[in-house]
Amino acid sequence: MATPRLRARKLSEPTIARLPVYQRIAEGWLARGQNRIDSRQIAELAGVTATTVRRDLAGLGTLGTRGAGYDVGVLNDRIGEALGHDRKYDVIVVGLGNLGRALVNSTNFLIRGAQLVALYDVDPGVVGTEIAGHVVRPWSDPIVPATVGVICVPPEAAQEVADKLVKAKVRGLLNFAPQVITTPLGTAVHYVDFSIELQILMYHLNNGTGPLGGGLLHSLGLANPLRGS
Amino acid sequence: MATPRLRARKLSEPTIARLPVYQRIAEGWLARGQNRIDSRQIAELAGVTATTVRRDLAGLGTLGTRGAGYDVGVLNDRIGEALGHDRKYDVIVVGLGNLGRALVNSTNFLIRGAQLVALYDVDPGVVGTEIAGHVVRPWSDPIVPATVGVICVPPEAAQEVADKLVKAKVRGLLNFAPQVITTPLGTAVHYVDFSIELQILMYHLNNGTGPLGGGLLHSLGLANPLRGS
DNA sequence: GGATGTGAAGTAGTTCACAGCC
DNA sequence: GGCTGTGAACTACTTCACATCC
Repeated sequence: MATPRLRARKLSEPTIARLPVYQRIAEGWLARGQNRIDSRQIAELAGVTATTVRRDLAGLGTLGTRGAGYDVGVLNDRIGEALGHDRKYDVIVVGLGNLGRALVNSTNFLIRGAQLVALYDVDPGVVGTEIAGHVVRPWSDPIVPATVGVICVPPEAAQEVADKLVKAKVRGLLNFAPQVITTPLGTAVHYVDFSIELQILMYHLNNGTGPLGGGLLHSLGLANPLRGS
Repeated sequence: MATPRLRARKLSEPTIARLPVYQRIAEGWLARGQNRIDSRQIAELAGVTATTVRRDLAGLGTLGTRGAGYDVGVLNDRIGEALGHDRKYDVIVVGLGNLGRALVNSTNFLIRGAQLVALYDVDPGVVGTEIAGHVVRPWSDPIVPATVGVICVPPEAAQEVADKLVKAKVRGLLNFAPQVITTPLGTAVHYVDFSIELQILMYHLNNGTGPLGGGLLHSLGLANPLRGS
């Protein structure tokens, strides 16, 4: 209201990874009818310190009230703005095996500005069927205009898929294939690799932070809240 | 050979997240019959700087050869040791919707010391069927002894699943439900949230590192290699 | 009183630059 | 010559401690 289109610049990478977590927490409180939260409560749920929460949120402009914490609705909105949720992102998914289906059928994957515009697969048994309201197109078809491409194909096909998507001017790739792909400058690639996540967890179970340690953690920035009472 | 059981201590969190990536790169080269690699090549594929690669690997003890780079096989082995792959981890998966199926059927998820020991679901249509060589057990059954539990249930069920797993002495949870869960001290939790990964990608497409920027990035530590030639 | 927002201090991670070894 | 491994410099992030405002 006070800041019509002031997009707070330069959020740090760790902050960017934590904001969606705070937003998820805010949504949870909204759904339960709570509409005030303070930095300590967020911190406990997110598994970080209260100071970190305040620092992160301060980067979005003034949105808390001294003495009274944050309004959950405002928090939710502001984080959304900061993450660019006011824009629309056209998303296409390539590969509709179990993983691709899990994604497009999830009520939680495509939210906040992201909308599904097309599905592609090579399997003739899948092409032409309807999934999540979209008829699956053959991979040999031209790629419809889109901002983000989600790659859910076997690793050996990932690079080929990436190449075609890049050629079709898709600007961001979310790669679920356990395969490093190369793209020209100007294309953002983000990897999600289940096996790596499992390996990180296993490491913590042995060494370091884990055995019966306090507060796991990690990149996503969370873990192991609730310390006793 | 020289260091029989010297587990290099205290790897930093970012390093731990990058090691599996290097290992994946090493596996790829091994599969293609290449058996030498240098830090610059790894760096380019992983999307980080060569210095970072060398620093990370130096933490595992001496494993490169000055002037000649790294032996891909040794690299692979040493990273495996460092991540604790010589131990065995019994893994159970709860929830066999599309996501759970995608995980257990993937040849790339359960590798390196992780072995599936049981599957659970609440759906009577799924219980009793065989998936990936295991008969799905009803959720009401006792939990078989395991080290890691993978949660692939809807968000509203995630906390309940976590509680039962913790009670059954499962030490690590990999939570795919978009839901913050609370656990007592001593239980490691690692979150994987597709929607958050998508949001991070969308952020980069607008602001910061992305628009036509060099080298995306992120927690997992990679992206956008291959800079031109 | 109570919780935010922030300068200042501390810590962790990355990058530089080069010595050391093959 | 080439590339690793590493002290030293730098940068980024987190935490402390408290002034500030409701």
